[in-house]
Amino acid sequence: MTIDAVRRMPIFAGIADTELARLLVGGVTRSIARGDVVFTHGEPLKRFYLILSGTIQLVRTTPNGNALTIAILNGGESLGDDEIMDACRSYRTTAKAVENTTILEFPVSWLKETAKLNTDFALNLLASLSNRVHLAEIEVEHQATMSAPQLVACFLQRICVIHDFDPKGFDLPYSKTLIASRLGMESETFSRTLSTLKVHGITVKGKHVAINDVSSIADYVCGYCSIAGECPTHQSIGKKLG
Amino acid sequence: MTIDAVRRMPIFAGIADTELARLLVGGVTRSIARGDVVFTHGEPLKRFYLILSGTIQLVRTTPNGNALTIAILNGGESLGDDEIMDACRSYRTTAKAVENTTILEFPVSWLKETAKLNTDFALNLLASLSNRVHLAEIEVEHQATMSAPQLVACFLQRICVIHDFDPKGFDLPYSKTLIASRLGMESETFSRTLSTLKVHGITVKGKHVAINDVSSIADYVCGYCSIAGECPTHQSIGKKLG
DNA sequence: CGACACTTTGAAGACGATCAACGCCGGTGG
DNA sequence: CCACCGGCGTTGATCGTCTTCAAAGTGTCG
Repeated sequence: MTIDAVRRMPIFAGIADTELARLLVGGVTRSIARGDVVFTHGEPLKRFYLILSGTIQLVRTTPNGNALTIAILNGGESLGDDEIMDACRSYRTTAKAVENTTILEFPVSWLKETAKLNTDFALNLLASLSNRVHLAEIEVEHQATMSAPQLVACFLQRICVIHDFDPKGFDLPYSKTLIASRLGMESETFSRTLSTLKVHGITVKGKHVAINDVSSIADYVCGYCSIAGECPTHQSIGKKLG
Repeated sequence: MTIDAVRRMPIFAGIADTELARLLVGGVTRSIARGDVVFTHGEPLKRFYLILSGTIQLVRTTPNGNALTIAILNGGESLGDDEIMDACRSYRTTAKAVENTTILEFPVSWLKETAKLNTDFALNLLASLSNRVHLAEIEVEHQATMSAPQLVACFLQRICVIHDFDPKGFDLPYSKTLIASRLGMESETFSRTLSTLKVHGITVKGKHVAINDVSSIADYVCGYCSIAGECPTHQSIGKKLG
């Protein structure tokens, strides 16, 4: 909400407070109600956003009516920054609020100007985009090579790390429908998969999840782990489970 | 081969020839034999490359021995630029020469310094990465929502546009095994799929492909097309087929 | 000519999507 | 206060698609 939350965002790393304060005057705070749409896929690109609080879902809709959730973004993440430098001048996804959300809105020119004038900011943006390419590549690898149980187990472990949950007992932060869409599977498949994970030490009852054992799902390993030390998720989950 | 080929690369767009010449003195030309590996997944990141001629395959290998081809790169494309700004200090894929290839090799520091000192270059890099995120998102969408025939038809149309082939008759630029790996499917599935495409106006015999009709595969539409005007591939293929 | 990688084809099986039905809960309106 | 509705989640049965295993055919390069 305050400048503090913004300062912790990776794209502002290493930028002096005075400079940051000067940059942020261009931003307008907006409240988005649950279910409302921030921008629509194909719409001309006009604004760039920082999420202050809440959750935003990025969706791509295919001609056949198939909807796929590309990302679920929380406070501290940015929206539209990856599209703004691209040649195509329209949003590549639809951004919809999963819950009541507050965002900071900037005109596109702000981002372009800032990147042009502030080298640190441009380098932060480069690092952020680079990381996003990495995650997208891993996403492709997951979709192509992992089974539904593997995808779900990987997802559960990841949210533990991201949200700093205790793996031995936590609640799902999103609806099961949303998670299924994020993992590119039908909600029926997701539901059935949760049952099968019991055998592997992951118990789910309602929204409550308990991960008791990761060793028994050793073969359910995400693409990050294909190289030792590459995977922050499994390093952290390993520590947490002791 | 010459500076001319390099000048046409998108990341050097708008950079003066004198400046470009100055930049390129840091580069060393290397020849890579067919099958040789430029760098390996997980290896510490030391160099960045420009492909002058030939073809490079980026591969990710999963623990189960499953290999997935992330990208097939040709002359004029760059290698390792998306990894270089990322927090992880190692290559995210293995780069292998599909055929005899010549590359221009730079130390990582060169790219970082250049991005820091030359704003135009940094912005080009941003645009390039942004575009790559876009392509990766579409890749995920394809994998999640399209059937094998759709993926193959989409791929065939795309290489027509990229390589400026005549859709009514051209040869596959890569082996069928490589294409199958690029599309995330088994070579058996790819082979079978080619037969089924005959019904939709696409004939494949050996390496030779003929696309006679796109209207009959109207429902085989790639994710680019979910929004009118978004898809360069199908706009171009439409023009070429008249 | 022979080794070897690439390609094709067949048959079986696994997996996820789809269609359908039902239970559950929160909200709305009579 | 209760009845109704709609969104969500679960479960069952079926179907189509892709993978897997197996074998044979094709091509190329030494």
